[in-house]
Amino acid sequence: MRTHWCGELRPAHAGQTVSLCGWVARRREHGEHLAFIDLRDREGIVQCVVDGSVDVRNEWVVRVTGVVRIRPEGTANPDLATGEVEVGDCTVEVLSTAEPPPFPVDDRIEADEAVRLRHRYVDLRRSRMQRNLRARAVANSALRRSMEEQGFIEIETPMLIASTPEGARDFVVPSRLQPGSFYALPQSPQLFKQLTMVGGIDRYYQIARCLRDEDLRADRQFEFMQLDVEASFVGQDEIIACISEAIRACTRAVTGTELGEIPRMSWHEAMERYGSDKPDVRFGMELVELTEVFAATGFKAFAGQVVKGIRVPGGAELSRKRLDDLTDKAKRWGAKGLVWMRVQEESLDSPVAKFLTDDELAGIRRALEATPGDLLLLVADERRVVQHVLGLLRLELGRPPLTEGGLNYLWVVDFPLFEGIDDDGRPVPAHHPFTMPHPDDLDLLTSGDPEDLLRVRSQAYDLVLNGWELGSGSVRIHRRDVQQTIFGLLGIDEEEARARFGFLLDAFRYGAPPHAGFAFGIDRLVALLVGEENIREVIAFPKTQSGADPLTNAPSPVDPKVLAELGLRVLPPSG
RNA sequence: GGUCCCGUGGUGCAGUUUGGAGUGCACGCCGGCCUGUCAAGCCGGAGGCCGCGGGUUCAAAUCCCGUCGGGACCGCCA
Repeated sequence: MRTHWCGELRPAHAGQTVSLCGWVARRREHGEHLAFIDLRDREGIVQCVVDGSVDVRNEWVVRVTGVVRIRPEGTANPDLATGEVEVGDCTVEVLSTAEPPPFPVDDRIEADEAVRLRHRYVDLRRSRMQRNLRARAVANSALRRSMEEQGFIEIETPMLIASTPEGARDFVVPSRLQPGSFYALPQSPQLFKQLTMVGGIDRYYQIARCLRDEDLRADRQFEFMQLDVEASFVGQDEIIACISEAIRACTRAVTGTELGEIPRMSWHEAMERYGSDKPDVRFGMELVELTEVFAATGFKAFAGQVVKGIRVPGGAELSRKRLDDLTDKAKRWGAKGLVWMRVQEESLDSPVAKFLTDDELAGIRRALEATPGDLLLLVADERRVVQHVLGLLRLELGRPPLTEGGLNYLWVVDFPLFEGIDDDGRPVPAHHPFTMPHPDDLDLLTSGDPEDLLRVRSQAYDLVLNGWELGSGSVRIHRRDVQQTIFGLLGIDEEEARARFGFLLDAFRYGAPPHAGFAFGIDRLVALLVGEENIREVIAFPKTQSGADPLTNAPSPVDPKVLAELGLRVLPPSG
């Protein structure tokens, strides 16, 4: 039907008779003797000239046959890649008529996202989605090539697996052959990829679909894709090197940018300086330690607390209403309060200034390097709360648009093994329970002191890009004694361990190599590479924030017969 | 579970603060004119449950309550 793409025609094609297929992007009629049709396919738009009138409308699907020619002097269109040529003397064959689209197929006009999703097939014609989906294909291809060049073997793992109560909420699939029993959809291929290591694959990778039934966000969908990786006889540094290489290849393929070495930062440093384990290092406003300034303070709110602050350059202009709003937010995020100070030439304008000594006020100015016109924000509490709240305030007040500041990849390393102690006095794992502790910290595991437990570093590491967590990985425990120690600390007894992870523990009895792995989200990576702030823009058919698909109306009720066959009964809505 | 923003012809917006006739802009759509346009131009026309329900009021797009849908975020996401 077709000899060329619309978007590929150039002066070199002049003189050739071509047939093009596509959608009518626009038509310009000049009476019964002349009409222009801008024909669009996935490669671009080209102007077709009809010597006569032609009955087509926008978005009709047509086949056009004509002769490529250089446009007459002065009529080239520099806005089109094909703008130096046109297809002349065209005959037009209508392949499909079309109703007017529900929104313009033109990137210059924003359309409501709900409408775009309901008619996603129209939205996909727009150059934004065409560009994004093709960038995604390029990314997938580059990642596959990089992994294969590094000796990794692609293994597919099942979608219907056993539910494990760890981690996120599972999507669950009822079993017909065993009514009352359920499969889970994989949150990740974690356990299977470790089994491939026991299976001697040595280097596994997969572009894997992962499913987690948690609330959706701009950077989170129920279903998402990960580059999932595991390798044997390697440690943290080798995995980081492999993933860095894949990231470099992917970034190069999508953006043309050549990355250097990806810097590393310890989790501790990230928390202290940025108040986040996924720091956005594109801008300053770092958290500054002020605890010492108030070591002997008489101000009750600060006494005996960890105190940190951030400096918002020029922030003294913020209105009182805005400051109250920030205070409310700080409280919602867990702070007892928020102290703000407007920096003036000689003094600090603040509701609490009168409670502080001159030395303390001077100490704040000095530590935060305050200059007149700045706003200082201070939080006093236990360390985690201070970091968390100031970290969020920093993002709220300073975060640039995602398209600014380049690509700031960052490895965050030396995560703690445990992120806290729960109400039962049990340590809460920061990663999964197969994460290998740092070899230097093994003694701390068995000291019996809960404080020591919280100081245990793990061999877990995250990859962060411009404040988004791209992914995480760890060195896995392959030693039975260490695994038993960890299970013991977590309160998982022999029986429970067997019930939950028995097949993995069994496998480990038959010769488990030391192994380590990583996984990162491809949706997030591609979004950031193409400058989108929302992963829905790089997913062909995403779900809304309420988990619905406006195109297909999923989720939907099923026929009672289907339920009966599965041995299920739906309860009336509670309320 | 929570906080906040949005919902007005097919599309994008203004109007809502301070209630007074569905009032306006641009695009699209339909018809006509037009032989070099390119987001063509000119003339004419059609198109509205102001998301939905309730309340206040002489009077509601506008104020209040609820609800639905969309979005951002906190919690959650080992």
